[in-house]
Amino acid sequence: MEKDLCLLKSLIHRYEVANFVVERGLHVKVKDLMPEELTVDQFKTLRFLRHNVNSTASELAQFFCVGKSSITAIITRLSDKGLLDRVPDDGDRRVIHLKLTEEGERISSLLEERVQNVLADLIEHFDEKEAIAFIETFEKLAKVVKAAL
Amino acid sequence: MEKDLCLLKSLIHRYEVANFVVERGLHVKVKDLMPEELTVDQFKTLRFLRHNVNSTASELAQFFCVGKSSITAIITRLSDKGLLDRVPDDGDRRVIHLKLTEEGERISSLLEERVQNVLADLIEHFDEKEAIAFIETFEKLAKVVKAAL
DNA sequence: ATCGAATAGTTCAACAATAGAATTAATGAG
DNA sequence: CTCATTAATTCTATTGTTGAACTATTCGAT
Repeated sequence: MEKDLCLLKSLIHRYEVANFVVERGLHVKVKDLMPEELTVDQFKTLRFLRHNVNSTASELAQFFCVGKSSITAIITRLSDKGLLDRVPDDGDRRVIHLKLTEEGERISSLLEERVQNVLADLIEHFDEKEAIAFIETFEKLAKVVKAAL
Repeated sequence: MEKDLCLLKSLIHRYEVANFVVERGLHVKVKDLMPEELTVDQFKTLRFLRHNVNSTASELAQFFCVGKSSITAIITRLSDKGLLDRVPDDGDRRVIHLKLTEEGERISSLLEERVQNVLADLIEHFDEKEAIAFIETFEKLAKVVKAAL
């Protein structure tokens, strides 16, 4: 009991430390990849829209766990930059679909590739077996986290 | 070659997805634990100062990978709330040490415990062996990320 | 010992992200 | 038809962030 509790606390602390370093470090590395005119959050929005065609502001808000007014702000900035268009739905005139422009597609896919290259460089420090085991546990964790929301 | 590249890309994609869910989900869960008057970033600053007594603004800036003016802003807010004090160094009058007040200590340790409880609930979904293997790889990753900055 | 470079911290202006309340417009259920 | 609901926007305020300019202090090379 005593020992288990101690182990648990130790694991939690180690997780907190490692998580902080990875999160902060990756954020900085991704930020360095961004062109002058794009923030990391804006890139993540473009990336989501590239892989979820015809999404709406509400879907983005749910995915990113923020209020809809945040999404309005961010898509307005992206629209002003000419990276996406607001396309009204034919059936329900309340809903607005978000569609990347050609330039939005281009820049998003370019940046996605760059980010993947950064991650590839990191993953190559691990042997295949360890990487797979890690990601499998990570996915379980993601599932547990999602369920706990 | 072809197969390895494909595996790598698949692993990267799985990592990106899982990482997003975990990061966003944990942020929301931690935010829910915060009292009215404290943001998550402010809590993280208090937590750092509790475990790194006598730190300075420069050390905080380096740790959080942000500019010093961001740190000035955040510690001014925490100081205004009475959660920390600026204590000038005796030797070098340029440096200001940051010291939690009693209330800062109290609230930080309280919140730290709550956050750890959230993490404990998550970790208990995994058997000991898997959790340890996961965290060991995670720490390796943190080391690689840190080295790549 | 002094003068210029470097360092620690702050200030200021600008911008991005966010929350939350109020608003508009359209849909849907009784 | 009316009223509640839904999708999106607007507006205000706050927080975090950057980068440049600034103050005060210390350090180092001559």
